[in-house]
Amino acid sequence: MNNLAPSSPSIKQRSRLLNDPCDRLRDAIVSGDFQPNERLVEADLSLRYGAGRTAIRAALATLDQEGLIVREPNRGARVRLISAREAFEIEHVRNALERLLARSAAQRAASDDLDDLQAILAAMAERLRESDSFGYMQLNPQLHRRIWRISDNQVAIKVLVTLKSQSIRFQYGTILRPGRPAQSLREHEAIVAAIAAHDPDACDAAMAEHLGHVLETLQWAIDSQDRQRSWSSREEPTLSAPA
Amino acid sequence: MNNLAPSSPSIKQRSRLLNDPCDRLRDAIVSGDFQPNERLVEADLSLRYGAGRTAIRAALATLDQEGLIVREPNRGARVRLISAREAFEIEHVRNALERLLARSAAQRAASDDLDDLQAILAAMAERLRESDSFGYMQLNPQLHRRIWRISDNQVAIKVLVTLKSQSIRFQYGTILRPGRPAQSLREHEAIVAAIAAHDPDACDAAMAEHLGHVLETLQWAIDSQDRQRSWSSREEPTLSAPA
DNA sequence: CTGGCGAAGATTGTCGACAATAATAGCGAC
DNA sequence: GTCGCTATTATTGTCGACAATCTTCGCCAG
Repeated sequence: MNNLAPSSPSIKQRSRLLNDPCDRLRDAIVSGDFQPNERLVEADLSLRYGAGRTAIRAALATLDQEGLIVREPNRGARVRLISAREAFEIEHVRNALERLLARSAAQRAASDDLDDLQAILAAMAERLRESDSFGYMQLNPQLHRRIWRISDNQVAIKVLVTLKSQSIRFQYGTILRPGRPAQSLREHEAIVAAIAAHDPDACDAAMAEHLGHVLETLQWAIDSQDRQRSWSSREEPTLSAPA
Repeated sequence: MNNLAPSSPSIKQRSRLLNDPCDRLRDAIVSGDFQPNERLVEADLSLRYGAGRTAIRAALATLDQEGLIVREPNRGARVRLISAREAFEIEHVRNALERLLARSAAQRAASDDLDDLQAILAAMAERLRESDSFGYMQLNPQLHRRIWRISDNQVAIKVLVTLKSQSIRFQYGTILRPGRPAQSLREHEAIVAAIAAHDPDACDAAMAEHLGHVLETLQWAIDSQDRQRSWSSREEPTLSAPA
């Protein structure tokens, strides 16, 4: 249940604190150490992480259930390539669940919670003033996770965490849209305001509006990348992570 | 990824489906062959299903990810006991996702889809006329699943299937409420009507109303069982399946 | 009689080896 | 030169055995 805590896996910090090959492999995949569709050979992973093949096998089973890899019988495991279409499906599910949690958060928020939310908002505004889009992007999930914590629906949170790790590859492109961070901040402020007012309906609406724009931005990012790719090669209608 | 498609045309799937200890164990758990909190000893399962301990271990890993069992390190696996609180959380998530899918279905439904839905509705009305509550209850998930198929959001469907298997234990009590089946049928008819009218907003609202009543009924069933249990024994505030 | 202490039993976690299967390379026929 | 077949190789799937750990039972002191 604690696997939703890490909030800054950006730097390649090989923390020896976590020896579980499952967590390490997961981090490696979501941070892009393995290319999409790359084969994951059990023996290699066993060597790489200094764990027995049994542990690697268990890790692969877990990651398969989480949707990060695909396993074909007798043909091994590959890191799963999320199609643009599936990214939209994921985003729609996220939309529905975040609205649910926003609603709950508006009903349950205490003053400590509101203080934290305001602090995160202030930090986001600061990053925006410094034109630090990357810093802003890192704060974004932090705010959402704080809202999740207020809502206190463990089931929904677990689903959201799993989905997030699957679609992380698409997260990078969405911040490049001109003017998006400023708009995003205003939307977040509206959400927090609705939580502070303990108004579930308004909070639901604010979150719906926010995520609707996220969906649009995702569409924009995918179109943008597709356009770029049409110069060099033509492949499946899927995306790879930006280098 | 095909493990949620009932129409998957895989050839050797049948022989595998019957032999795969993971599926068999899952069926055994959701159908109540194992009591909640009952220990699942690997050696026993290995004997029971004629599979090696390795396969059993893989199955346990999968079912742990699905939330049907809990595994404590060096202490083995137990079938997970879903608390009443968690049942509510699950139902809320289901609520959000079913509304999403209902919306999508209203936009995408073709005439074949509508025919199937009407056929299921007719069958439900028939069961109701015969006062066959159990038969009605069996048709219920069939209708919802058909709606899922129309919506065609594989990600949401997979989440819903997983959640369903977790909360199946609470399904039995909800049909015992007097007058509930008749009301349920009317709500289902409203949902299908909204789909037929290709009206996403109306469909969302109809589904929300339906699942709101399901939530109420779940509350009623839990209260009802709690009241019954206070006669005989005092235990944790959780529920077991009716014998 | 109760409560700690230690040994025996039961169960899980891990490793290595072998069998089963898919991918690949090599060879021969046309 | 290319196609098809076979042998080799690489990789996964499965099994048995052993070590690590937890649980239970029996024993003994107080």
